[in-house]
Amino acid sequence: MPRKSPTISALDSHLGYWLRYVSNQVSQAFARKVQERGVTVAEWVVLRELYDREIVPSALAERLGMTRGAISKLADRLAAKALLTRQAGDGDGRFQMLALTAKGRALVPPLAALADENDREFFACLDRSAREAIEKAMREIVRRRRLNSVPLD
Amino acid sequence: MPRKSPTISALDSHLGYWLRYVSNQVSQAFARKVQERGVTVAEWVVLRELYDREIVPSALAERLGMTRGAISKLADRLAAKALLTRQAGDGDGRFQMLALTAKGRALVPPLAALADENDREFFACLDRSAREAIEKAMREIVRRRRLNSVPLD
DNA sequence: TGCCTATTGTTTCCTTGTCAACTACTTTTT
DNA sequence: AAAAAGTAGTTGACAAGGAAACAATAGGCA
Repeated sequence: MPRKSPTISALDSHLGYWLRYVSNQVSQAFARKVQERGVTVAEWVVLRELYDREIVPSALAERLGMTRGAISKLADRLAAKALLTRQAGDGDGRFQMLALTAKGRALVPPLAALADENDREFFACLDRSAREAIEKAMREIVRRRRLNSVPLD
Repeated sequence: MPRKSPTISALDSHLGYWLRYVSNQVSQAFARKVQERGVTVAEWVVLRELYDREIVPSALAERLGMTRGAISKLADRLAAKALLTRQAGDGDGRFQMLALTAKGRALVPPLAALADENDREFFACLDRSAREAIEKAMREIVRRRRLNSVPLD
């Protein structure tokens, strides 16, 4: 006769659960929006990152919290779409530099507009102070995470 | 000579970006924790959901924001680990009832403790009011989402 | 009753990520 | 200088989810 114990915490008592659920919804909705432009969410992130500055794959992996393998394949796909180029060697032959093509660069502004729209669609129901509080909290978590993870290396 | 335009919004100006980033970190950390108990994050969610009440796959898919196909395969994996059973037919032969085995049920309390620990690890740096504000915001977004999606069906 | 439609769960194909092994190159050590 | 160790990027095996087609069952309606 199974009986619910009050000591077992509920799924929705964890912020991690809420973040995962909402984040999935937001990302899926955004994925549908950018799909007609021929890119995925991960690809948009890379394009936007490369819009401001060229960057080396491993640094990009670090920034985005992905593995080098994932970045390598992402770069493959973006290169196959002619949105990005790999320029090898700036002295050290191991490194390569990722840079947008003109086509990739031209794609960023409309994608940014879609990102704005998607964010508005989901978060406009919150007032400004709530949105700022969430962003501040997320930044704080990332900051703490960095502090805790560096010594472990 | 590419020049940054001020009209292109930054990645980190979108709450969706922060949620996705932090959510991935939280989930990956939790995945490592539950890995030694032989389950994944998605499997934990199903186990916890079934701890309180038996449920039909399609209802579970709806609750968790996943497809029926994904739930079907998840149930396969959990059944292969003898953590869950499928009992067919309660009158309507199309439905099946998912229920935990004793082994599955026994797994929930320690997993819940790991979930608590993981949540604390990430969110303890926020004060109570900030955590409550985030949860409230997430609930509000989900509520709005439900309202907006129902009429479209 | 018999056909048509809707729904449930399953399956197949595709995508995309991690992990770990591998190659190539650089730096350090001896 | 030669060997060892470390680092960057790639690749292959595997895991897991979405989309869409499918089979089985139920219900509506002539």
